[in-house]
Amino acid sequence: MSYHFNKIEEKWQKYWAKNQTFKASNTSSKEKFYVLDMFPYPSGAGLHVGHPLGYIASDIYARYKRHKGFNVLHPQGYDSFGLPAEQYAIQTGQHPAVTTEENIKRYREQLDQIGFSFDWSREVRTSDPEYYKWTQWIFLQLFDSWYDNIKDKARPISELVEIFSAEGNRKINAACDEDTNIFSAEEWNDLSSEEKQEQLLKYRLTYLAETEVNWVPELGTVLANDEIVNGVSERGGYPVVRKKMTQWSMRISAYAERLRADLDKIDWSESLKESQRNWIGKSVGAMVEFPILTFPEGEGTLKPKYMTGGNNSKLLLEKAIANRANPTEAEKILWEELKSKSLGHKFRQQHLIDDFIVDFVCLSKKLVIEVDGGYHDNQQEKDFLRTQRLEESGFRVIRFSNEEVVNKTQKVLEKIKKELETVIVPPSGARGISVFTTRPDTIFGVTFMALAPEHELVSQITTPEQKAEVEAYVQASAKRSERERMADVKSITGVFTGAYAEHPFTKEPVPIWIGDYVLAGYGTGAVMAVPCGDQRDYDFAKHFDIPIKNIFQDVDISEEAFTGKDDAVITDSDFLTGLHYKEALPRSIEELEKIGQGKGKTNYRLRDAVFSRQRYWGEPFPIYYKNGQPHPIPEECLPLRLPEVEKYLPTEEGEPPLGRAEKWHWDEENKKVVSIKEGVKPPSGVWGIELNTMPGWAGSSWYFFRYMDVENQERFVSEEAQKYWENVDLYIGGSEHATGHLLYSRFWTKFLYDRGFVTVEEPFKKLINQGMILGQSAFVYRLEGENTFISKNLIGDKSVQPIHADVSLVNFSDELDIEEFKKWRPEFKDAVFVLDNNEVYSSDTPSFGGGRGEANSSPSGRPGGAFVVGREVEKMSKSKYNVVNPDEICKQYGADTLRMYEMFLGPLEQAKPWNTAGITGVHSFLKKLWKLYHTGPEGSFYVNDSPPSEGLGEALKSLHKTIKKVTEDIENFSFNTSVSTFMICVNELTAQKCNSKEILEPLAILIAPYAPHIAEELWEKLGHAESISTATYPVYDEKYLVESKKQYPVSFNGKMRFTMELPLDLSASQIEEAVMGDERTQKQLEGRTPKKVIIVPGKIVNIVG
RNA sequence: GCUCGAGUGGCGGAAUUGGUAGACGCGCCGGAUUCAAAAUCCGGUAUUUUCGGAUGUGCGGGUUCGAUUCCCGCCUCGAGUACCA
Repeated sequence: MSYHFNKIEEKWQKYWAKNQTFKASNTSSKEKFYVLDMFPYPSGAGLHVGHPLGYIASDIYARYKRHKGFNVLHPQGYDSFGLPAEQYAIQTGQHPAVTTEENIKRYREQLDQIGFSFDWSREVRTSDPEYYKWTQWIFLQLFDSWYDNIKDKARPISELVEIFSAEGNRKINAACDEDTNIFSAEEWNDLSSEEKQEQLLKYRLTYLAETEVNWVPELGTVLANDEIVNGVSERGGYPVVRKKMTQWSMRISAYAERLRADLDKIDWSESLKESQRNWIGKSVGAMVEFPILTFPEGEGTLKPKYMTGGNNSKLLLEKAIANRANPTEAEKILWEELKSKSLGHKFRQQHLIDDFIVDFVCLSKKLVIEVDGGYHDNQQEKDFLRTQRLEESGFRVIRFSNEEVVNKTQKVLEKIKKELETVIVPPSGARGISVFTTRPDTIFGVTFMALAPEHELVSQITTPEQKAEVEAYVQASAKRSERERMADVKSITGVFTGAYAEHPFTKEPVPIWIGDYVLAGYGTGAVMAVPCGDQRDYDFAKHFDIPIKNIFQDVDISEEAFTGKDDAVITDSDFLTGLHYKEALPRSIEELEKIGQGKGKTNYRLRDAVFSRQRYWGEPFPIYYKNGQPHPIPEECLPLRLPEVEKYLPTEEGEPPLGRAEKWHWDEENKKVVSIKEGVKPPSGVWGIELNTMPGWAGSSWYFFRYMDVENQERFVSEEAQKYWENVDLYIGGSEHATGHLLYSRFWTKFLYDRGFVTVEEPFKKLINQGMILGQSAFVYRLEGENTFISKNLIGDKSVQPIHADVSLVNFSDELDIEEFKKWRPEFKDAVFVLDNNEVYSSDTPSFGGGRGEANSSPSGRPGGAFVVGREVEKMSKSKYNVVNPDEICKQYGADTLRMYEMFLGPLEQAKPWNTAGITGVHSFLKKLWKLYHTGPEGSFYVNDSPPSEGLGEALKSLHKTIKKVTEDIENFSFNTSVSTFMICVNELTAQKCNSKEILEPLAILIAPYAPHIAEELWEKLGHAESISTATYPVYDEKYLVESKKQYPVSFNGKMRFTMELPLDLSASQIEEAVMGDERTQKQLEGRTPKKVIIVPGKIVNIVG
């Protein structure tokens, strides 16, 4: 009986489905193990042989773990929201749900054919309302949370509200918008509920913000940074432009440090961790504040002065002077104290800042002290406004009442003193330029400042003389797309603003330039340029003839900047002179803090993630807008189902496709979606629902939790189920998700952990990236300008045009089936083909041709030569006609062969080319395996049931060697080598004519994870009623491998010359005696006496002569 | 540019607490079987050679009795990232 793989595979696939063999239980006394694949997006193209590679590896591991007694969760599902289905819908009007359903069906058929041990009862689809209900729910939890930097975790927004109403936000250290103001409890409590919402939105972990986004006009949507590749969209390759839009964002930046630090806790490949680290981009340095100097017209002298706004400054100044002469009692007392410098800082009284006269100010510390009952208006809201404006200008404001000052003077002074000690670097405001630098130690090398063209200060500081030039430059660089800017890294452009900043230490003026080498999106969008220590600054300075100051000791910078740190000694830098980088760095920060113009700071490259997409086929946001403010749709109303639309394009007004949905308003009172006809004003209490949808990564950022408890109606996953399955033990998938899915999933998991919804901080304990399987494209060569094709070996130095030929038209010997090729490309039906023996084949040649790429095709039986194609390894893709379909392979060789061959190709993590020709080796191995169990008459099944271990020495050795190696291989994910091991084992057992059940039964289990169908069939024939997946994995026993002899390699000066069989129990000296006594040794030595003989018993003998 | 990874027969690849380089498979060559082919089975297959041997894991050095494996310096290829201050 021969090996009918098709019949066997169909039989067992049905059996597994019917018996739910791989259904995992959430209540088991067994230890759990969770093996997960990255779920596929069901595209219309179906699977090619590259797709299942990771699935096969994880399936082998899952099956192995079941044999090892684990309760294994091995689910599969579909990431079924996405752009291609929507694009197809736009073109055809076909509802994305329909095409998605069709594609899923096809995927499922293809997956089923390969014999995976998935628990399909737990299937998830991200586009299923029962699933995205919980995606929306998680969104609402994010909306309902803020990030506390002190406790370093996300907390409910209600706790923030409590703090605000008790003590304002002064003491809060939270991840929030940059334009968040400081307010007191009174100020907070006086806000209207809408104003409160506005403030809270600045703290929520998902928030609305006007952001500069990557807009793709062709797709009519925005994309996240990780969806942009080389300045064009990852899908479709469309150009990307920058555009300001109000979008939902995820405050992932709050988690930057934890996402970075916790990489140390997980077992991922170093390269993947590295790309996440790079993406997060931590840099440690300092913020430095450079005050802006202006040069009042007509004045030649250098006179630093804070800019003042408004035309009434002269009037105000007079008023201030008048005020000074008429202090209140409290002011008088306080001024006496402040004037004396007992606090160590200089204060001014009745000082003009912008349009305000403040009571007292310490300019160097940027601290304003206000005393109630002064000459300014005393209304509370005006105070609030004043505070706000002053804070915008970088000042801190503290207030005291008259009574406090008069009666508790010491307490007031203490408070002022404390306030002076705290260092606050003001945000980049009208007063100065904040820069971030990793090298504050080089601050004395600053010779200019550079701002990004988009920097908000540009228009404010530019002098009239420079205005035209600056504006032209800003406009020109705004026009340049991201791609152009990237492509054009080399050319140096910039323009001088005419303005100067003041060096924090030397107090010298530093010219302020604009240059597009400074990125608006990183740091503060401004840099302190140190040409001697930074190559870009150096190039810029050289190009514009800006002086370069060298502050490095004994370093030549005439050719390029000195960017080294380790051997940098600072010179010519005041208090830093003579210090090494390591000492200079902390010292410089210390000094900056002392003068209140700098502060140590860690910066991250990771930006908040834009979460809105102007698409139809995605999760709707559970948000409606009431008076312009976003409000959550109540949890109990979820899911908020995607409405029907007529067209999937944006509306004429440029609104997302959901703008076309008639039924897309929220009735607040009745808590339901209601229909409002276009152009009709909604009645009161009915509000518009968010028109954007969520991005593709929303649903995939938490699906691994849903598998644990897929039917749960009450929660996204029950506490018990999550506690039992914890997180994914083994995750296998492509490395292309390094900075997208894998980062977002970690972010959401940490968030869910913070809020107590799950018990784990990381989603994936171990992660393996499978390498890409590449295609072997086939090329035919057409003579330039002629309709003649020539066989590859005739090319020589002829000029030819290579044309892709479909790989299915080529046989294993790289010969093309010419007739089929002509059918496939009718435009070549009259072409002439010159074969490798120079014979000419044209349409009137009697019928012949190469094979059809089938294993049993024959190149003979036809006249003359063959037409040979060229081969090249390329990415497998439809457009290159090099796609190999797994269905075909399954049909022709079987799923077990496909599974083993994919593993046999090479190391899992490595990219490797697919070559169908090689599959015969694995296929004939399975045939040999089958034969091993079918040694009865006419190939019938036969195993010998004789008493254990009788005369099985060699067979037991083969078996246990295999157990040992294969077990190690699976644990190390070295699946390719275990296939070799099986081949060796079967070859040995065949040679031994082994047909003992004692050997063949465990062998079937060993092979079951790799080739489950044939293993099940053999298992059944061996007399078992239950699936082989319930069988216990064989245990390796050392005793069968104990050897008594060893073929010792005998080396001379490290080169192996011959081997010698010696008993293993010999001592080193006995071995030496035996080796020296051998005539081959004497021959090698040619009479010399060896200087030294190295003996490693059980390993080698090396004779040094 | 930076970061990570990799260079071994005609091809995919194997071997690293340093110890017989090229396992296993493909391909190729020869043989058996066959009218013939497919399938199957057996043998061979790194290079070179004066048949003793010599050489050989990208290149050049080093450590060692011994290096594909460890160290230093290069070269090439692949992946990721990119004016990150």
